[in-house]
Amino acid sequence: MTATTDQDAALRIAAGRKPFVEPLRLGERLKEIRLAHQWTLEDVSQRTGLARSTLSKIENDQISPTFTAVQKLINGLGIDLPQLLSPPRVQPRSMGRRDLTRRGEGQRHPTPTYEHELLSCELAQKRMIPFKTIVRARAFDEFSEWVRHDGEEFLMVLDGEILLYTEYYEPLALASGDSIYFDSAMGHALVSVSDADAVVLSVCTRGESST
Amino acid sequence: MTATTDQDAALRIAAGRKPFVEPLRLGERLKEIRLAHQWTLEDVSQRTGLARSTLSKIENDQISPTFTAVQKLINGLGIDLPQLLSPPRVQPRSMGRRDLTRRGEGQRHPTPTYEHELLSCELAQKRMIPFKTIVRARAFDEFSEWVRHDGEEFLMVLDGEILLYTEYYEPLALASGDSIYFDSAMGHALVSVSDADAVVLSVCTRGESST
DNA sequence: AAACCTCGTTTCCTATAGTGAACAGCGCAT
DNA sequence: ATGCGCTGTTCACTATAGGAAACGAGGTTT
Repeated sequence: MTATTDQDAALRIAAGRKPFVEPLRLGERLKEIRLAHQWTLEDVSQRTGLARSTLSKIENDQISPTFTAVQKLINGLGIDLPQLLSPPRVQPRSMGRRDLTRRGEGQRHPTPTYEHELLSCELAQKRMIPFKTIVRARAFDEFSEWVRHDGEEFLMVLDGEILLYTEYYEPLALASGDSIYFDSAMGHALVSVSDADAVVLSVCTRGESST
Repeated sequence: MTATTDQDAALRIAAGRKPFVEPLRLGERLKEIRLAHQWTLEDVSQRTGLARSTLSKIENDQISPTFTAVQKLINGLGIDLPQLLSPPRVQPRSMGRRDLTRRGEGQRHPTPTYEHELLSCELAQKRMIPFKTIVRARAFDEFSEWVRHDGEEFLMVLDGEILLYTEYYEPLALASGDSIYFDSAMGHALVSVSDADAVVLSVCTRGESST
């Protein structure tokens, strides 16, 4: 209950986190998009209202654009932000791909309440997002708000026992081996109730963008 | 300046693009998150490395943060960018469905080589098909032909050890906790190699081109 | 080959984002 | 009350992003 405890825990987690966002080759990505459309800097300038020089500097990582600048970009280029940030690796070929993840070798992605391990992150352009999660949260009020995202989610408890809070239902106890499928636009949150932190496997659908 | 803006607008309209993107109340959103966690500006400052004053101004929309600042925010707060940008996100359509399956209570569906247990079969119209499988096969030649279906498949070994045969790759040994994601149009087949029959959890995508 | 073009980069200069310090407001303990 | 600690805001200054114009490298025309 004491906010300090939660705060301290969260701080520790935050401090130990790796910088998983930092590369963010925004300039590189912008250049890719521009060249893919065969646009010149002047074209993009006209579309976005940003100066040629500014665009050049952004592409060469000489400056870090303002958020308003980013908005002008996504506006003028007719793309959305995830598209601007998403890794460039595109593979139109959708036959025979595969992506192995050995136990514990996924890409870790900690948050104060969960410790995610993304499971097949080598593969872009996939329609499901699988990840294993250690549920660190112990009480519902550790969540500032509902977790919520488009699409559907399948979840199986691998270890321990959890309580699944959902926006429209009573909390549901799930033990090892139990599974559930739900619309993930409905707010949801997990807390561990077993002695050890529970481990769950989740698979989310990826929203198909309409462009 | 206004000339460029008008020109830009005209270009966008001519190109058939949507008008402006949402106002993007980033400051408001940040304040929501901060207060929801019961953090003070100082707390957030420590987490993100940004000055109190800067955070205050961002919250009150007095400045437009630099992209590096946004990165520090999402890093320090342990959230990702979509979460920072999409505050309200109300339910668009079918949502709130859920389908619970207790351990061992799925719909069984035996074959000579596999013993499937369909996991969330109450729910129609879902985009993923999850099922648990006991791999009875012990040798590859027990399969008359490749298993093959449209879409993609995610698979995690829950128990035992298997060999995954695929059309275009060498057989792959997978032990408990290992997982793999692959295009399921590529022929595939599982055999148990552990003493006990292995158990795997699979999730397949459902074909999207159905009318 | 010189005189354009057009593209991307670079050079100023200004506008503004980011910072530390000072400030005012509030609760709490002497 | 007075003082202390902590909050969020505002000020003054520095750092840096954004814009207009100059530059320099290729290409095309004469």
